[in-house]
Amino acid sequence: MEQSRPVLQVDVRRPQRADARRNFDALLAAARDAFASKGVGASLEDIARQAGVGIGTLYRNFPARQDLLNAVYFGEIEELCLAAEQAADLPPWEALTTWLHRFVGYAATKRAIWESLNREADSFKAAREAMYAAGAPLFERAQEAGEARNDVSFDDLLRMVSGLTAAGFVDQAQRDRVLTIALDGVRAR
Amino acid sequence: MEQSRPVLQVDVRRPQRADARRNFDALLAAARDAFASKGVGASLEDIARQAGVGIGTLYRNFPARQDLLNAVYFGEIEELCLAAEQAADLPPWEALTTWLHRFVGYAATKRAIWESLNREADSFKAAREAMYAAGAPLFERAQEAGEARNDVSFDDLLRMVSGLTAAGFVDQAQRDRVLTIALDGVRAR
DNA sequence: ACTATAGCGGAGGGATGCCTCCGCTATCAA
DNA sequence: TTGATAGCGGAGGCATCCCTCCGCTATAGT
Repeated sequence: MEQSRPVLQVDVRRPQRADARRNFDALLAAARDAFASKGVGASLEDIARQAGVGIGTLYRNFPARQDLLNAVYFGEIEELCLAAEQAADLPPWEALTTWLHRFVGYAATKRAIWESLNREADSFKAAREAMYAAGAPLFERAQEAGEARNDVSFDDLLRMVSGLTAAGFVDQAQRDRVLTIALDGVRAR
Repeated sequence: MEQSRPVLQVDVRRPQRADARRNFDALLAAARDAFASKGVGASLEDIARQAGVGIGTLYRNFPARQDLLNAVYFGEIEELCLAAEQAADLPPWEALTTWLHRFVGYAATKRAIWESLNREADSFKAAREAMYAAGAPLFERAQEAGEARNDVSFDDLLRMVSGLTAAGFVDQAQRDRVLTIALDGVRAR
């Protein structure tokens, strides 16, 4: 009824044979870059070329564009959920902000993917839930410690940070500075 | 040497003849919608069709895609600069936030255009400067009145708001709520 | 080493978009 | 009203992308 092992399961199976696995990974890496730099509309043929494989190989692994998009996207989410677990050791407010900064860092160049996924798909819902399950405890802990406002929802917070993620900044330093400012608005006074 | 009359001048001339002017305006309106809903990659042929004119007419008025993009974009900026003047009558903090909310409102659906303009073009620089010239005084006034933090730059602020502009929100209410939270981080304490 | 076969790659057909070109039409000054 | 002409529109050539299909090749178990 319910998958339990990995946080997400979007069965895009990694092939068995060594050469196939190599190609699969190369495609994923190339797609990650291409989507980040050229948006969701990036040419699949370019991606295959970049990965050093034929277009046929791309289609064998990812029959539809969306499958490739999903694979990249869910991979990112997976890593982020992991980061939340690791942050849990820190004190409440620090744990929250650490994770959020990481959220921005990872997603900064990946904004394009979000766009296409704003449409409601069921697998997308699962990802969102995993995301929330990972981050919400950090936020609630900060609230309980009296460090975060109680009249702000985790959904508000995540969307705010998503926005900052998408914005164009001069450099990483400005991005972090601005995130910190915005987070000050969330801090209890 | 220096244009002085309108805030911006990106000489995309509006045609003289009545029918031509009608078409020009229809194209601009159709482009505004198309770019907003489908991104900068929207099909020019669709835009022409939507405007009820031939593709040839589109190209006569806007020889390159970028020309159309510019026309739409600079139109928006123009309106925003106007809004800043109107907000100047309000008390400092209110004037600033009023304008910023308007900024979000106008730009909310237009995020796609920003993307393509993040590349450095000289005319883009002019737009950015106009934008800053319009909004910065509101911010400085709020700072002088002790209502806004002094360790935040107007550039930081605008980029923060731009980000929130781009984020996907459930509804306008959430967007405003989140903007208010983020602005709390800018408020002097 | 051998061989069954999983996996490969890229040619090519179909679709779509970009942009040019030119014969036709609506506008407006006289 | 009429004529000069600014402006129209869409056919069509070119480029690009998507995706399928199938003969070839590398892998891995024996």
